Formats: sequence, structure tokens, C-alpha cells
Amino acid sequence: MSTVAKAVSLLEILGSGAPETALADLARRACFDKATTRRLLVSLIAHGLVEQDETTRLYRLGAGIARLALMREAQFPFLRIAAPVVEALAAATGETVHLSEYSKRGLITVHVVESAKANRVSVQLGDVLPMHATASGIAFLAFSEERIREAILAGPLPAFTPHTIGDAGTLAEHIAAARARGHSTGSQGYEEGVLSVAAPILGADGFAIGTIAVAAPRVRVHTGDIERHGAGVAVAARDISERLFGGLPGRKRA
Amino acid sequence: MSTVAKAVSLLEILGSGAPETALADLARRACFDKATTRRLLVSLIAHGLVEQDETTRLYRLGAGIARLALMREAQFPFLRIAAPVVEALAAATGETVHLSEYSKRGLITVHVVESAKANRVSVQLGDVLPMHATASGIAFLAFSEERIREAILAGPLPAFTPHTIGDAGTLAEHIAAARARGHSTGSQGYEEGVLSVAAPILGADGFAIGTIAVAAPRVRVHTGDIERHGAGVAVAARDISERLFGGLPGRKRA
DNA sequence: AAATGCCGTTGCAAATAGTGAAATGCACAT
DNA sequence: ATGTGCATTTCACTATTTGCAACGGCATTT
Repeated sequence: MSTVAKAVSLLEILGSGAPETALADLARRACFDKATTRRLLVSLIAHGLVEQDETTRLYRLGAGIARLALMREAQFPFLRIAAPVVEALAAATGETVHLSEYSKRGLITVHVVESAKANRVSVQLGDVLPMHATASGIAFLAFSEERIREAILAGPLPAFTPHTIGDAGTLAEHIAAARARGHSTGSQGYEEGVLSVAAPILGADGFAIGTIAVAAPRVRVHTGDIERHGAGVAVAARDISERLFGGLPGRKRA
Repeated sequence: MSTVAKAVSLLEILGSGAPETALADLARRACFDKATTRRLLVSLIAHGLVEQDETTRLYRLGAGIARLALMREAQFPFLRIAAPVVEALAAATGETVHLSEYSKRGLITVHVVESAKANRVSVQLGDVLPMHATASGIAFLAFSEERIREAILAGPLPAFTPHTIGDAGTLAEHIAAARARGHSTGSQGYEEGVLSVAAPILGADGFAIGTIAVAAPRVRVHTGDIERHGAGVAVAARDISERLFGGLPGRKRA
């Protein structure tokens, strides 16, 4: 295991769970020696990616993380551009709308506007959505590079609910259907009782770079709602793509 | 130089400058061997912190960075809490207001609302502000742990403009004055023609964790404006502290 | 009060992981 | 065709990293 892999693991562990973590706890969770863990943390602290409480000796993610994220956002203002569209769609539908961005590990939820209704779908910021079990994932795969799609179809398809698609053939059908329609639908594949509709946000090269999705409790979805939301996310996704890439002919982006 | 230090350097270089960077360019700027640079990048890519354009082979910061930042924000919602206060102060003063957070390297600018006026002060998100040359820095040091203050007073005080404070004694006086008043003033120490007023945002232990500042072009600052803005930032800073720590008696934070 | 357990920190020899020069392969321009 | 510039791979060498073990501080327990 490479040293940077270990360092990143520590960051991920610090990010998940409690806001602050003790050294021994961290070492145990990461399965590293205490000494190793501490030395990695010292390096990370020197660069501001981790901070340590002076008195309690507890560790937490540092402001350097935020700095990197801000620099990235300055280079590629995905959130700044897409967030208003998400808000607008949330207002128009009255349901929870979430935005995600592709990453090696899955689709990362980068923005959420929850429905104002009491019975609503809640999505955690930073959550990683599985490709095969969510409307977002299927919408993404329908417009992704073939390499990514095949990797998912070839890999394991863990079940999150009894409704999760566990068969590569069925998944391929869903993907094909989503490609034909321009948006996907997800039915309780990740969480029970949740229906979702998602559309891909396309990059400059025509491949998906993220998705926008509407998620509603099953009991509230009536005839025509799926189609209405499907049209909504498709328009919103296209809108985001255009704002990101339409106005800047010089800039290329995968 | 430790391996994680190198990996983080690459992230910083990727964040600064152009949105996408070539391997050779990156290796040159970091002063690493091309092979070394690439292997580090491969590790970072595996964890989603870096992405590579499939066709151009250019590297950029990945969505994993955003994920870590979101997880951090979920643990400690500094931006979510402070941003509305910054907006309000910007609306009230009509000038540029910026928010920063302490990090080992300096004060990191995490939120900015620029003045609507044509002649306005512009601050870059993610910028690191020097402690000795900005109103924010002096406000921070006035309420920081002694260790940090002394490290700055002992260290070098590079000049950014002819007005930058270059003398430890003068700096100590400014810090003392800021502590007495509850807010600091900065006069063209970092950028020519800019006057700033800043106040510290205090953590649960009473030490500063960040600052909020109003920055205006010198020509627009008239009699009484300094005092008015000083009162404004002080109230805003206290407001943020209270919203962060007042409501959650169980949570501690340095 | 002494003892026990837990935690963070430091030192050191062993070993794994990282290093860089050079070679290979790939595209594009000459 | 030939050349140039780039990314990528290989391999012997070296240095960083590693984990054990011991230490000191702190709190709770006996």
C-alpha cells in the first residue's frame, strides 16, 4: 500500500464519523501502526490538510482541504453554475433535488436542496452514490464513456434493497432505455420507498460528467409525475451543460 | 522530503494556475522527476483527488477534493453559518466583505462578497492572507494563542507594498491596539490603495479561528467610515461565533 | 497510595516503497 | 520519412517508511 494511499485513507476516515478523532482510534480504524498514523498526520498537518486540537490532541480535517476545493471550484465552477439550476428545479417540483459529480469511486453528491414537505427524501452531501442502484448512476452510465459503463456491468452489483438491480442484463436494459429517453428512472434501488428521476450533465466531449436528480417518496408520486420530473431534469441538465461549456468556446473539459 | 509532502505539493500546484496541467509541466514546477510525479498522480487518481483527461492526458484536481471539503463542512459548518452574515454585512456596508479561516500557512479566504460598485476591492477565493500585512491577520493575532502570535513576530515580515509593517515592534503595537478595540485596521499593507477593517471570529476556547473583514478603496473611505465598519465587523464576528458555538453546548471546537 | 490501563510520543534496526536514468512507445509536426 | 516532444515502463539502487518496544503522562481503579 502506497504512502499517499495511507494518507488519503486517513483523510477519509477523518471526514467520516465524528468531527474529531483520537490518534489511537484513527490508527485502529485505518489498521495502521500508531507511530505510522501519527507520522502521516504530522505531514498532513504541516500542509494544513489536518488540524490538531492543542489541548485534547484530537485530529480533524483542516482548512487546507477547503482551500483546495475552492481552488478547484475557481478552475471549474461546477457548483457555482449548477447550484442555481438545482434550486430552481427544487422550487418548481417541490421535491428534493440533488446534484452529483463523477468520481472514480461513484457519483459524489455535491449539492442538495431538500423538499419543504415533512415527508421528504434526504440526501447527505458528500455521499457517494452507487452507479447501478440509483437513477443518477444509470443516467450517468447511459452517457458515459464505454470503458466506465463496461467496468460497472462487469463488476459486482451489491444489493442495497430487495429492489436493487443485481443482474447485468437488466442493468444494461435500463441504461439503454435511459439513453433513448434522455433521462433515467430509479425505483427503490438504493433506499426503500424512494422514486428518482435523473438526467446526465454532459461535458464538452459529449460524455457525462455528473447528474441532476429529483427524488420523491413513492407515495407522493402520481400518474404523470415521472414524465413531468423527467422533462424537468433533462432541461435542467442541458441548461447546466450549456452554462458550463456553451459560453466558453476556448475551454475544453472531459 | 516526505512522500505525502510531495503529493500535497502536486495538489497545490494543480490548484494554482491553469485548470489543467501536463505531466512534464507539473514535474518541472514541483522539481520532481517525471516518473516520480506520475506515480504520485496515479495514486492520487486512484483515490479521486486528481483526474486525468482521457484524451489530452492533462491532469486536474478531482471531485474527491470536493468530497473531503463537503464532509469537513458537514462536521464543522463554518461556511454555512458564516456566509449569510457576510452577505448581510456586505449589503449593509456596500463594500467588499471577506471571510477567512486560520490555517498553518496563513488565513485562507473562504468566502467573498464583492461590492457592487465599479471601483471595488477584489479578493480571490482560496487566497492565503499574510498575518502581518492584513487587517484580518492582525485581528486574528490579537486574539490568537500566544504561540502563534510569537511565531509571526519572530519570523520574517516580507513587504508587499511600501506600507507593509516590517518591524516586529510596530506590529506588536497594532496587535495590542486591535485587542483593546476588538477590531483591527489595515492600511495598504497588502495591496496599495486598500483600507480594511477586520474582527476575529472566536472559537469555543476563546481563541480566534478566523476573521471577517470589510475592504474598501482608500478614496471612498470618509470620516467615520472606519469606526462604522469596525463596529459592523465586530458585531458580525460575534454573531458568527455565537451561531457556531452558542447553540450547541455539547460541541467543543478549538 | 500504589497499581493498572490507556494514550500519545520517541528511538532504532529491518524492510518495503520510492527514486531517477534510460529505454520504449506514441503522436504530431517537419 | 524523419525528428521532436511527450507520456509511460523498466530496473537496479537508495532512502524513506515501518512496526516493535520502551517511555512518560494521565486518569480511573484496587
